[in-house]
Amino acid sequence: MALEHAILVSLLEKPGSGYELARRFERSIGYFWTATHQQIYRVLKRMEADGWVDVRDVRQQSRPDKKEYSVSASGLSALTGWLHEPVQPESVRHELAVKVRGAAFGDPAALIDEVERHQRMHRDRLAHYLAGERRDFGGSGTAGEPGAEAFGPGDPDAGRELRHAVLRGGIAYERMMIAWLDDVLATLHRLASRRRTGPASDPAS
Amino acid sequence: MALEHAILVSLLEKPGSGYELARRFERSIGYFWTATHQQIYRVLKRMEADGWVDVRDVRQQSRPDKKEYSVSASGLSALTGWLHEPVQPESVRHELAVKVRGAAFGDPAALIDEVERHQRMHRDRLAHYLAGERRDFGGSGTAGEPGAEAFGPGDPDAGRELRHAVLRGGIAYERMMIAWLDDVLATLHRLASRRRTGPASDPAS
DNA sequence: TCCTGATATGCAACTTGTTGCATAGGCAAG
DNA sequence: CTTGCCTATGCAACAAGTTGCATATCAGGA
Repeated sequence: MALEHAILVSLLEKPGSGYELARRFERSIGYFWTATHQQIYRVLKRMEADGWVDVRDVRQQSRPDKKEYSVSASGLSALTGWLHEPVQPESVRHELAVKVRGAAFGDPAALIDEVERHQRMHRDRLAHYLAGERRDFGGSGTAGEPGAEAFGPGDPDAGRELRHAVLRGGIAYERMMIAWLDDVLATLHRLASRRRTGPASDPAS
Repeated sequence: MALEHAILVSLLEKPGSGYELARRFERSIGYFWTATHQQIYRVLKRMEADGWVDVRDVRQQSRPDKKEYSVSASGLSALTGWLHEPVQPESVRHELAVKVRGAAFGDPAALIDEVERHQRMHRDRLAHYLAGERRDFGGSGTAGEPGAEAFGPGDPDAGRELRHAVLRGGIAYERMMIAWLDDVLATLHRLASRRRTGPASDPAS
């Protein structure tokens, strides 16, 4: 399992409660690893039982109390150990690709709206990434950046640079998807117009 | 669930047994949707109970008998219905990205081998895709292509073009990953050398 | 004859992930 | 003062996916 490790990374970057973790999983971390709050609370319990994290009750005014989790020494060694283990060929799940192939047995034109919807989503996410990049890594020098306060061992800039590298990956991924969905849309439009004019005629090619 | 629908698409492209499906999920379909044979057998049972597929016992010589599954009318309508439903924002699971971020809390150099191993895998897969593209879609005209025999409704070329569009997506994805992993490797090497010379000195920038 | 390997199907136990619901404190608007 | 919203935590039931094992046919080689 890697949810434990994703939580360890997030808590090392900054300690927080299950609720805060759940919100991070809707934003930064969630762009390459998703989890619901139920999952997070359950896994945090297990991690606490395993001694990977320490808990601290925090009284708050104007909002309910919370439990703040932070990574213990044994949690850190679990993470560094995991870094040395090979990851298996990560299982892919591209539902839209299944649909595109399935469109051959239905109406290809019916998929156009859906593909456009996905493309809009990827455009939005790309814009969000680029804004984050400008904010956190833009310009020159080491400007203030959230989530970089609580670094433990190693180069304090390493976290910053590695987060930037991951973000560049997200940006590259969104750009690739937007371009591919353009390609898919062109194919669907071509098939739709060919269907209207009759399956035998294909004046373009 | 989408495994049912991935199986429907595969069986519509060509009827086959659970075992044959399992092998397809290690190859073509498996590149955007993974499943083990246990999962496939279990889901085929359910699909049979739901009347989505028809079964036929096939006697074979020089190998054990098999059950050949094919999509029923109700299975086809289930697929076309699914095509109209919106897919939700597909959950992402990029374990390597978690590791890259986690490398800030361990030794960044330790990840280099792992990243190179992944990059080799992506290079191999890209080569495999490109070979498949040349074989099935290369040159001009409509050359013979496996898996395109049993098309039902619609343009018989639609399946071919849509499979090509999905394959182009796979190619774009692998190229993007290879380039990004180059980027990650450069970052890791930079951090590793900075670490050797001391965290304070950074002669390059 | 026994062993290996490919084909072929499947069960059982377990881990993960999802969905729906429940609870509770405090704030602000109506 | 009730209703809705955000914070905060959690259970229970279910669905999906993984791991390990079991079985059987048939071919070819040791």
